[in-house]
This record gives sequence, structure tokens and C-alpha cells, in this order.
Amino acid sequence: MAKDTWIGDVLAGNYNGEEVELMGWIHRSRGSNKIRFVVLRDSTGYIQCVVKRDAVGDEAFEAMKTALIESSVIICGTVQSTEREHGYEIQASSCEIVGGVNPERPFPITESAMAEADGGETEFLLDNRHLYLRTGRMTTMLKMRSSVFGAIHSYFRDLDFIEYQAPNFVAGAVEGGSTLFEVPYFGRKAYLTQSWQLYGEAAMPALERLYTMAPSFRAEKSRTRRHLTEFWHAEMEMAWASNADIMEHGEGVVRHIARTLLDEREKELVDVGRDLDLVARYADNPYPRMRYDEAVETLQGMGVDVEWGQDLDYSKEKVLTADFDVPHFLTHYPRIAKPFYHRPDPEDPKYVLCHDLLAPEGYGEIIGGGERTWSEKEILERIDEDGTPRDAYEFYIDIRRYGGVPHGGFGLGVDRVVTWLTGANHIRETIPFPRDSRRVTP
RNA sequence: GCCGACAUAGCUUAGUUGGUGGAGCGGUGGACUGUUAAUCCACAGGUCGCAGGUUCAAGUCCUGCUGUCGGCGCCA
Repeated sequence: MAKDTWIGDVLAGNYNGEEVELMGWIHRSRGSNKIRFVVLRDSTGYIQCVVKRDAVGDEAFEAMKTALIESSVIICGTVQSTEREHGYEIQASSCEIVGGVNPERPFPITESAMAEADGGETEFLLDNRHLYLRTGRMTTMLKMRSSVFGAIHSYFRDLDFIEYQAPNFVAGAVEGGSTLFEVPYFGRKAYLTQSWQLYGEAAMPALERLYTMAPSFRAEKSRTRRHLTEFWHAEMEMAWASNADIMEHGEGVVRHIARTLLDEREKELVDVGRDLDLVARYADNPYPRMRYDEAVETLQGMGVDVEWGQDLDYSKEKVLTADFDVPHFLTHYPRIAKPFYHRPDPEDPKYVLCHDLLAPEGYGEIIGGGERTWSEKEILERIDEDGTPRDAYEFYIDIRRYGGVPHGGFGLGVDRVVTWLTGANHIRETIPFPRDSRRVTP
């Protein structure tokens, strides 16, 4: 039964003139009483199969004639090059329906459902996500997504980072407590993790260079095209490292992702209408660094109402990044705008040693990171200053009690990077089953 | 938490000053030997989101509810 011929290879010309056995699903089917044109789909592409009554026999022909879209079929035939649309087509010698489709419940994702959505996300397509996955737009996106995940792994592994896993059930917060998902835990309360970071830091003295890619959960009621309640978070932590060292890797991994997409998924990028030169620019150019103060001055110069000490929200990021042609790092935010784990700048403790990486074209923040507050004295100060109870962070403080070292790391929103690099309109287009405040199904 | 839109057939939608809800796709039956979202003919398919109200009469006007979408704050 094992399948050994893929449509993509046939289209590449590897089987010209040969007899092949293709297994796949009917994408479209049309024809007359004597001849049918069946466009067959598998995970690698689409090819037209010409099924003639004379060639396959009455029984097989009738079965093929009544088979609806998305029926699974096996078609044997000869590969023939053609001037027509696909370059190659199959002259069928036999065909067989493997799994049919009930006419009372035809495949619901029709041309009309797709046409209006135009890569977007209608309620209907979200409700039928399990079926929408097999459409061209979605499989193309999933292939690019896979390459992004692969690129992140290869970037860190090639530099001898160790992949390291943290628990998803946790007892405390990294970000604000209001965005925690609470789950019952044998009579106690537990939470879904918002970030690997605190556990990453715990292993920092053991592994020194480590990373992960795992889901993070945030109970934000955000209704924007860049938020999910469950998103994929690539995080790294590094001992003996400064804010600048961490940024090097942030830039490094993002440029490596862009390069990998161009190398592995050029066709898919073109298919979704992405400008390859744009992606190449993100792969080939350095990402400038800009201090928070400079960003505020720039914004004020543009007439934007912003005060020093404010965190820069999306509306301001958008104005700031409108003129950027590559991602920019924003560094040295005011201490009062950032959580306790960011280390105050020894040269001017009004600021912390942190960075956000802002993607251009209005896509906004894709990385947040920096140097950690690493001495016991400083971390206690910062926790108290934040008004956070110390109890929940005992293990985190302990890390500093036994040989603390300068260290840092970042978190990268993988789905956001996929959204940006593929030019998608909405983060939901890039993940198989998106989760937001109003949807947990299918 | 806040602001704004929308809800008509399986899907995408039209529906005028309130007067018996149409179409395209999809489905079924038929025709057709090279089609590209094939074409042509016929048929089936609707509690107009739910509940009230105004009216002789409501898909249409009013109120409430529910659901969905878009955006803000927050963040990756």
C-alpha cells in the first residue's frame, strides 16, 4: 500500500512517459459521458488525470463520474507532457475510489466560500477549519510554517544551544497576573504557563546556552490580528551574556528564518503573493538599534502625543515602524515601564537593559528580551519595587543565591514571525487551529 | 474591560418608500469525446440568528438577547 509516487515529482518531470500509481484526493472533476478530467491533489501538488471510459472500463468510469470533490482515489496511468495548464497530465489506465463522499453532505469548502475569504478568515471557514486545512492556501501556509520552525531549531542547534523543556502547569506568573489561565489542579489552583523564561533561567547555570519552542498561554481578551491565547513561543537563555549579545542572536535567528524561507519555500511565498525581494532584504541586512529615548523624540517630532516613561503601545509602534525598511531593535526602556526581571542599566538605572524587535510593514513586536536582573540584592529590590509578593518567586531568587552570573534571553512570537514573513493579513491564517478569547473549536 | 459593525438556502449574497424572498456556486437527474471555477436544460433546497413590540401587513421599523467579525488597551 505504501505510496511511492508524489504529484510534485511528476510535475517536476521525473516520470515523463512512465506508468505511475497516484494516491490522492479529487480536487475538481468535470467531463462528459466518455471522458472525465479529474484534478488530483496530494500533499505535494495538483495534476490533471484524463479518465476515458474506453481505457478504464464502464464500472470504474461510472464510479469516477459520481465521485464528489475530496473523495480519495488511486489512479494508475501514463505520465504525458502537455502544453496545457499543469505541464504534465496522467492518461489513466485504471482508477479506484478508496473513500467516497456522501452527496447529502458534500465537501462544504466551495469556491464561493474561498473566493470571498481571499485568504482571510470567515466564520464559516473558522468553523470548518479541520476541512479548510486541506485547501491550497492553508497547506501552503503550513509548509512555510514548518520551515520557520525548522529554521529556529537549526539556528540554535548549529550554535550548540541545548533544547530544554519547561512545565506547562505552573504556580506563578511571568507577565501580569490578569492574563493567567487558571486550571483546577487536584483541589489547588495552577496556571498555564505564559513563558518558559523563569524555568529557562533555572537551567542557565547548568546548560549555559539553551532554547525551546513551546506553546505559551495568555488570557488576554485581545481582538487583534496579532494575538492568540495559545501561541508558539521560541525562547532562549544564555549565560555570560549582555543585552547586546542577546540581540545578536535575535537578529541572527530572524535573518536565518527569512533566508531559510527563501531557500526552502520560494514557490509557496510566490503562491501567497509575497514579494521575494522584501524577504531577501530582511535576510540580508543588519537590524538597527534605537534607544527608547530616541524613539520617543522621533515620535514627538512627528507630532505624536507620547510622554517619557510610557510604554510604547501598538499605535505608536505602528507610526514608528511605518518608515522602517528592516526590523529595528528598541532598547533601554524606562525601568518603570518594564517588569522586575529586566536588569537596570548600571550606567543609568532609570533604564533597563532590554530590547524589543519591531517588524516593519506595521507587523509590530516580534521579540521581547534583554539582560536579566541577576544578583540577589538587585532582584529583591526589583521585586519589591514591582509590588510583587516574593513567595511565588523563591525558586527564581534562589538561582541568584548560588553563583549568579550576567545572563539574558529573549522570547520570539513564532506565529507572529510567520505572519510577517509570509505577508499574511491575520495571525490566525498561520496556525492550524487558532485559539482566541472567543474560539476554542474545532 | 472598552468602542464599532454584521447575522437571509450547505456556501457567497440581492432584496427599493414595510405589501406572497431572487441569483451564482454546491447537490440531484439529463445532454455533451479535451475540459481548466467546463458549458447547457430541469429539479430539490428558506421558522430571513432568537424573543418581544409597532402595523391591516415586518427580511425590512423599534427594544432586548445571543453569536460572529473588526479595532483599542496589554503583549510575543
